[in-house]
Amino acid sequence: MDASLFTVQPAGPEPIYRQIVEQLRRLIAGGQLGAGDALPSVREVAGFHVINPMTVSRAYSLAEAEGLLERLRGKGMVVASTSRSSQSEASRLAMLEPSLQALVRQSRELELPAERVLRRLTTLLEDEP
Amino acid sequence: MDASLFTVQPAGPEPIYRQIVEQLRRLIAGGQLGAGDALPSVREVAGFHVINPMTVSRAYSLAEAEGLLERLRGKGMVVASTSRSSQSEASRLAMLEPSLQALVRQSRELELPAERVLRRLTTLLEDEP
Amino acid sequence: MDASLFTVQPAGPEPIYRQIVEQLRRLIAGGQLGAGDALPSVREVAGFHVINPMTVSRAYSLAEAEGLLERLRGKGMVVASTSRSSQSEASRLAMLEPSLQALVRQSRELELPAERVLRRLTTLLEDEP
Amino acid sequence: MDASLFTVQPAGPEPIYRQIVEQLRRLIAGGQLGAGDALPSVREVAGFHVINPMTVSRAYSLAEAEGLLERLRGKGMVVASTSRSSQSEASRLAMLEPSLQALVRQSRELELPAERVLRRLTTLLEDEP
DNA sequence: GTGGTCTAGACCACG
DNA sequence: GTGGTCTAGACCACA
Repeated sequence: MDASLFTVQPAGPEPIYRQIVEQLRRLIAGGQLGAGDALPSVREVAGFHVINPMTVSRAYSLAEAEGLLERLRGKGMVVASTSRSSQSEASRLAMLEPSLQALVRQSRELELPAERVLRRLTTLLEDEP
Repeated sequence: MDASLFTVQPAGPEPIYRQIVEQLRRLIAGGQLGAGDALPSVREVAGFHVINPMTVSRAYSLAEAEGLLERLRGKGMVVASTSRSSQSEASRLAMLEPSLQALVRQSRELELPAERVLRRLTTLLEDEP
Repeated sequence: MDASLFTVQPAGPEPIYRQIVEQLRRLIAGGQLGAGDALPSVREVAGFHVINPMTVSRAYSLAEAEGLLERLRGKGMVVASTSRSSQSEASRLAMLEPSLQALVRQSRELELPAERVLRRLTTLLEDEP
Repeated sequence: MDASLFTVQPAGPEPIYRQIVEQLRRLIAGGQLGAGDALPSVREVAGFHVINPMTVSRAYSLAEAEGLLERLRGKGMVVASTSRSSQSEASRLAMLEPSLQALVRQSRELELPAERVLRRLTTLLEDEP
C-alpha cells in the first residue's frame, strides 16, 4: 500500500482529515482509485505523514459514511463498489468549479489581466506532468 | 460607503473574518482601494451581509494590525497611508500562487487534461468582466 | 437546553455516538425536534451523561454531515431547516422495521408464540405512556 | 449437518461471532437444539455463509465457555448435556425483554402510536410462520 | 459562551 | 495484522 497516496499539509487552514477526504473524492472520481482498490492502512498513513492515527481514521470513517469507501472487517478499507469511479470529464470539471470561481474572484480583486493568469496556470499545469 | 465592497459566504468552511481580510489585501494590492480611502463602517457591512458586527470588527482589527488599515478617530477605518497599494503585476500574481497551485493539484487528482481546465477558466475570466 | 434529551447507555455494544445519532434521527422524524430547534451544547450533554465531550461532538458532526443538524457558528447546533421533520406515520414505521424484524426472528428462535410476545409488548407500550 | 441453521448478516453493525452465539442461546432455550445435538462444522458454516472460519470457531468457543456447547473429541461440537434446553416460556420471554424495551423506546422517539406498532408486528409474526 | 481539531494513549473488536 | 471507541487534555476559531 502506498502511504504517499495522499498529500497532507499539517499547517494550513484546512483540517487534515478533510484534506484526505477531498483527495479521496477526486482520486476516485478521476479513476486513479477504482472500486475494490485497497487503501493504505490507517497506521501506514499516520506513520508516513507523522500525524495521529485517529486523524486518518476520522477521514476514512467520513469517507465511508459518504459511500466512498467500504470497510472489510479485519482487512482494511477499500474503494466502495458503489462509488462512482472514472466519472465523465464534465462531472469532474464540475468538481473543480468552486476552486475555479474562487480563482476568478481573486484575480479580479487583484486586477490581474486574464491573460497573465492563464499564462501562469499553463506553465504550472505543464510542469512535470 | 459601499457595504457591497466585500463578497461574503457565511456558509462555507472559510471563516468570515478571514474572507474579509484577504479581500482587503487583494483590493489594496490591486489598487481598487488606495491609501486614505474610507471603508464602510462595521455596522454597514454587518447589516448588509447579515453577519455579526463583531466578525467585521475583528476583520478590521486584524487588517489594522497587519498595516493595511488605519483607524481615524471619529471617522472610522481608512486604507493606511503605509499600505502598499497598486503593487506590480508580478507581486500580485505571487499572491495568487497558492490558489493556482491548489488548482493544479486538484486538476491532477481529477485527471483532467490541462486544456480542459484552461478552457473553462478562460470562459469564466471573460464572463461579464 | 435539556441535556436529558438523549438516553445514553455507556455499557452496551452500540457506540455512544451512534446511539445519539440514531436518537436524533428518530426524534426529528417524529417531530419532537423541529427545524430550528436548538440542541443542548456538547458540554452540557457530556457533563450530564458523564462522557467525553468529543464523543458528543462526534455524534453532532455526523448528524450534521447527514443533513440532520446545522451549525450556527458560535451559537451551537440546531435542527437543520432541510431536515424532514414530522414525517408520515408510514415512513416512521419504516424506520422501525429493522428492529421489528429482528424481534420476529428472535421470537421464532425462542419458539415463543406470537400472542405471548404481542401481549408483553402491549403492556410495555402502555406503561407510563 | 445443516449449515443454514444460522442466519448471518456479514454487513450490519453486530459482529458475526456474536450473532451466532446469541442465536445458539435462543435456539437452545427454545428447544430447537437439544442436549447432544450435533452442530454443523466450522468449515460448513464458514463455507455456507462465506465468512472466515476463525469467526465461526470463535463463536463456538465462546458458546463452549458459556456452557452451551461441548467439544466431543473427533466428533465436533454438540449441544452440552448441561445446557438448559426447552426453558419455560417465562424465561424465554425474559430473553426477549431487551429487544422489546429497545423497540418501545424507539417507537416513542418516533411518536408512533402503540396500535400502529402492534398491528405491524402482528402481521410480521403471522407471516409464513 | 459555542464547536473544531489534534494528540497521546489505552483498550476493544475482528479476522 | 486491521479499524473502532473512548478518554483526557491542549489549543484554536468563532460570535
